[in-house]
Amino acid sequence: MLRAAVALADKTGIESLSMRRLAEDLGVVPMALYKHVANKEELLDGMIDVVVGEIDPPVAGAGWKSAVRQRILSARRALLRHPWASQVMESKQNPTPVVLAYMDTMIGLFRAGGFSVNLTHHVMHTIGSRVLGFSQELFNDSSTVDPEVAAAMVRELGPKFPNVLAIATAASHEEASVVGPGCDDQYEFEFALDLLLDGFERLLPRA
Amino acid sequence: MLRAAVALADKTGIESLSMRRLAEDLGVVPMALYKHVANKEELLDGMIDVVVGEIDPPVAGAGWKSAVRQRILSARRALLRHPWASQVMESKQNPTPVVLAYMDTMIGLFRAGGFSVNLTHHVMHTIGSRVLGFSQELFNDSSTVDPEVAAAMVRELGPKFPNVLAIATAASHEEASVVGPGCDDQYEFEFALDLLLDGFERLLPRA
DNA sequence: ATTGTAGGTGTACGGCGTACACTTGTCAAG
DNA sequence: CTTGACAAGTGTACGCCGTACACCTACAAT
Repeated sequence: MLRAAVALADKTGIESLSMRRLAEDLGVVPMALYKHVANKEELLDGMIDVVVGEIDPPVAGAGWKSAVRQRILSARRALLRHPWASQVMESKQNPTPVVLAYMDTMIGLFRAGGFSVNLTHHVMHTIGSRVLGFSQELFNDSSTVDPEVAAAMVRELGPKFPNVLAIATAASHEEASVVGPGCDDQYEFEFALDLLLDGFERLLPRA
Repeated sequence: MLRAAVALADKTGIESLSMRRLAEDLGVVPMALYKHVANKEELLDGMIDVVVGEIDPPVAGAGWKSAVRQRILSARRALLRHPWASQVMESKQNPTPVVLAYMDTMIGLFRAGGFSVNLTHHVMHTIGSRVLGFSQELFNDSSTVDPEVAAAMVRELGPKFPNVLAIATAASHEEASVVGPGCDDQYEFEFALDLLLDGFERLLPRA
């Protein structure tokens, strides 16, 4: 049932995942679902656990930096397979045991790398949601290559938001015709992640 | 009406802000609201704009680092006054013009500080949601000082999540009886912000 | 005096989560 | 073989939600 819910959310989007739709998808009456979950929130928790379960375990024998990096990038891959997941995670206040276990091993990687308890605490706060592979973008640059829409956006944004426009048109790294090729989310994610990891490294007491 | 909606969300929480409740609060019939907003989403957009409007303009004459820092901390203060706002912002995909204007001046601060267009782009992605003053915590350490609940948590978490427990009990910076005083969110926010700003500074070409 | 318009009203629809009482299929203990 | 517990599915109903649509009202500009 959790698998079905995940598949349904993958296919039709989280906003159209209702208990009724899921039940229909399973060929069952809505109330039947409540024999397996107490309520919709518990269903969502279970779905998150499925996604988190897809994250690779930490690689053994690597340094903390590489181990953390690889694990986070694996989390990101899982999240890209289930685009609804980050939004659902954001909306939760208390982590499930599965998420807690993920956090626990991530903390363990830092501790093993020589970070004190307190420093690890700060560092975990600093990576924030990125630890689970998503970066909480406030806006969506990477979209619409449609040149007509792009031109309209330039006309609209240009006068009032010149700085936003500059970034939007330069967007990626190449030259842009009207609007760049959008921005490379993966590049941006790794850029930020590496900046953070480098920053963390500098906080480590020299051994 | 936007003010009333903001006040209502402040008081009763965003989850209980419905068009019907807001209408009742205004002494008006639900459908009357639709003469002022096209739909609920537009209402939420307007509410966000109110919050973003509370953010102080950038201070003049400061270096980029201090200007960015102060502005972001001002944004954070606005968000702390309206705890629902971050959640609503997260759930939006397209920024309103007001948010875009905020971004635009923030980008301007970096540009004036000597950041290239591309570097500014990366840097904006890296601060991510923090630019608006919230940090997207996946879990809520700073809660429940109730020692009974705390003890129960220790009993439950201890065996399975020793690393999480270590951080939770050390929590802040002082010695902890059973569970620390919770963590100082403001400290964590500034810690992360400063780590990022320092990281950005290092990316700047030496002048 | 007319009329356009901004704003408020009333009714109604389809969707949602889920409480509660019920049936059914399965299978181990007597 | 019977029985009865229990897990799983059913059907009905309630209260809430956002909002479409037709209507009304008061007032400002012509």
